[in-house]
Amino acid sequence: MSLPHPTTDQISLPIVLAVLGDPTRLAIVRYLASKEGVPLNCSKFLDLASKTNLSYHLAKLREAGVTRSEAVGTSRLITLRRDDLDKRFPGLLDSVIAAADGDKDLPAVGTAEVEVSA
Amino acid sequence: MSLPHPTTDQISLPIVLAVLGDPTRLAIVRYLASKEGVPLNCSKFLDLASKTNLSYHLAKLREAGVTRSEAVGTSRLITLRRDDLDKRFPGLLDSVIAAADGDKDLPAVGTAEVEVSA
DNA sequence: TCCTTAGTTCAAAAGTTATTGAACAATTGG
DNA sequence: CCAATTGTTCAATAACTTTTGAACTAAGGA
Repeated sequence: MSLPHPTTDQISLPIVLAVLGDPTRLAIVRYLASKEGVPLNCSKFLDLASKTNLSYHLAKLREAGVTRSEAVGTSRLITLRRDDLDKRFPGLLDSVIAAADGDKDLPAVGTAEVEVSA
Repeated sequence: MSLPHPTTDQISLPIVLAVLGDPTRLAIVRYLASKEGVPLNCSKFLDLASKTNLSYHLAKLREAGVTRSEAVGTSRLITLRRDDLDKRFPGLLDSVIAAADGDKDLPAVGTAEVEVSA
């Protein structure tokens, strides 16, 4: 690990809720949950927002304790802190993700045109 | 009913999360949940914020679909929309309230000095 | 070494939310 | 009717959050 993360018991409920109460961040969390175990780098989320703006949202998620960011080379590997969140707020993440999966109005990763490779 | 409320399927996940991501509103919801079935009026929450500010927060909760406000005489009877929320986002409210109950840093109704009646 | 890739930082601008006090409306009890 | 109670609305301000672009750092490959 490299960047500042709260410990499990420092994770605050209102902060987590406020951080999840943003469509872009909810889409990030939802995608991370759908790829659980696979660490993703920021570029995976570029169809949600600009690089600079993603940096901002990913920092918010990390500072709230929702995600973990590990610096590896020039990348950041991002994972959901599922175990910590489940320990601290049992059932919360599952119900949020289930609700997000059923929300047609939420932005989603992989919805834009992609893969027009040479 | 009297004031504008969203229908069950108009309730939006990011809006509900953002609305619950405020300590004052979380305290209101927590207290409503603890008194479920008993309609409360705004004055019950006066130790959380000023009258004007409560009016603002209670309107936010109502507009998000978290609470129902019914005008009765000069009062507003406020209730949690538990059935609607459970239908729309199963498990969410329960996990939020359980987490809020375990949060020592959250403001709470009935924590200030009271009941010095004549 | 130089270039590219990946992401951060900074400052500014834009937008949103929270808080306040004063004035208002509606109901109810005397 | 009058006064008190309950809560709303309005405008102002304060305080945050989001978004942006330009400049930057750090690692890795040619």
